Amino acid sequence: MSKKTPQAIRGTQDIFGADAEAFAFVVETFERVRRLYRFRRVEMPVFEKTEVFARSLGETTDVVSKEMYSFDDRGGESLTLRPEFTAGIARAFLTNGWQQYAPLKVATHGPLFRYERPQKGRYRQFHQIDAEVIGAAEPQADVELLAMADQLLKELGINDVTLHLNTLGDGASREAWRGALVEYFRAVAGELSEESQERLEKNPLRILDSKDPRDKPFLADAPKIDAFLSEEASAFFAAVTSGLDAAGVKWVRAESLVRGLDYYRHTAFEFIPDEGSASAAALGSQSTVLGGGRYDGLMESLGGAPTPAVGWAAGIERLAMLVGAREEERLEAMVLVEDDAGLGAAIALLADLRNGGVIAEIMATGSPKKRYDKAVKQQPQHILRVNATGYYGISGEGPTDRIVAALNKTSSPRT
RNA sequence: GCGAUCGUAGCUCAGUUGGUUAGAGCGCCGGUUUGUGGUACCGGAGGUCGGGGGUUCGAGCCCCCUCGGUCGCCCCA
Repeated sequence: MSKKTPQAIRGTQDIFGADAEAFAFVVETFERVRRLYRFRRVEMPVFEKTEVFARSLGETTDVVSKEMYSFDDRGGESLTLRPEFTAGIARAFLTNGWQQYAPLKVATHGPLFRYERPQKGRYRQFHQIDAEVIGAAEPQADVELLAMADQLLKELGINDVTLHLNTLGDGASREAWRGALVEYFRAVAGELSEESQERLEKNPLRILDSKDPRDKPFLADAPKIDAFLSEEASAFFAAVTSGLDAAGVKWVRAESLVRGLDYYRHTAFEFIPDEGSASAAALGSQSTVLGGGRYDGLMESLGGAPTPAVGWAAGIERLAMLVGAREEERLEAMVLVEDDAGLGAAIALLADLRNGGVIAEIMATGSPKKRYDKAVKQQPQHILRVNATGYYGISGEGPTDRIVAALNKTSSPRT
C-alpha cells in the first residue's frame, strides 16, 4: 500500500456489499421484533464519564481494567468510549428521571469499543443490539426478554443455537456461593492453572468454565449454586423456567454459566451454538451470540435507588455471520443512454422511474459501444434504451407493469 | 497480554536450491469483431513484492525489528 494512505485502525471494519446487507438484515429484524414486544427505542451517547463503566462493571473486570478506550478530554475529564450498553442506559435512567416510566422496556443498537486482540467475531469496534427492562422485579420480565431473544433468532433463521440458563441467586446467595468456591479451590490452588489461580482472587466464578485440563478434574465436585440459593431465589428461578416452558422457549440448565461483569444477579443466560452445528463452525472460538441477565444491583452502584432490571445484548457481527451473506436488491430498470444527445431525456426518465418506486440506474459513461455490455453486467430486469430522440424501447424478462406504471405517472409522456 | 501463521497488481494467486527488464486469471481502460440479455480476439494502464534494517557480488525468496490480517489462549457479544 502507498505510504501516504493511513491504514484503518486495528480491529475496525469497513463492511460492504453482501456483508453489509447481512448486518442491515439483523438490525431491521431486531427493530421489527422489538416493536412486537413494545420495547421503546432509545439512542445513547457513545461516550460517558469513565466512572459510569468503572463503577458498574467492577474495577477488577477485564473490561474495565484493560479493555476500555479511556481518555481525558480538553477539560481534563476522564471519558470512555462505551464498552457496553447497560451501564449507560442505567445512568440515563437515573439522570433523566425515567423512573416515572418504570417498568421501562427499551431497545437500542450501535457501536461499542473494547481494546482486545482482534479475532474472528471479535473486533475493537463492534456492534450490538440491546434490550433492557428496568424497574421490573418479577420473573415475568426475564421470560419476556428471553422470549423476544428467542423469536429474534428464529426470525433471523438461526435455529441451531440454544439458550443456556443459570441463576446466580440474589446478592446473599451469590456471596455465599462465591465464598464456598474460594474455599474449595484454594485447597487445591497449587494444582490449578496459573490463570485460575489468578481468577481465584479476582473472579472465582470464572474458574467454573475454564477449559484448562489442569482445572477440569476439580470442576465437577465444586460447590453448586443450587445449594446456596435462598428460598426466594429458587422460587424466582423456578418461575423463570416455567415461564419459558409456557412461552415455548427451549433452554438447558448450565450450572457453570457465569457472567463476567459484577452487576449480575439471579438469571444469567447465553445463547450458544449447538455443538458441531453450522453456527458453531461459523463463529470460530467465540461461542456466545447473545447474552445477558438480571442486574438488580447496578443502580445502587451508580448512586440510585435499588432498582431491579434485566437485559441482554447480542453482537451484530456474530449474528450476521450466522445469517450469512445476503444479496443486494436486484436492479429493476437500467436506463441505457446509447447516444449522449439523449442524456436529458434519460435523466428525466430515470427520475420518473425512481419517483414511481422502481429501483433504477443509468448507464451513460464510457465507450458508447461498451455501454450495453456494462449495463447487462449489472443484471437489470429490464433495459430501457434511450437514443438521440429519447426513450424508444424496453427489453428484458418478466412483467413490465411496475415500470409502465411509474412512467405513466409523469405528466409529459415520452416514447 | 501470550502463542501460531500469513502479508507479491483493485481481487484471487503463481514465482523453482537467492541470479537479468516480477507473472497469470478476473476486474478496469482502449480498439477490432459481434449486433441486443453476460460474444471473441488484440492492446493498455496498474506492483519501490506491507514498512524499516541486515547478510550477500546479487534478496520477493535468508536473518532481525515493526505494522497489519487470520487462527487459538484469555475475555466477551
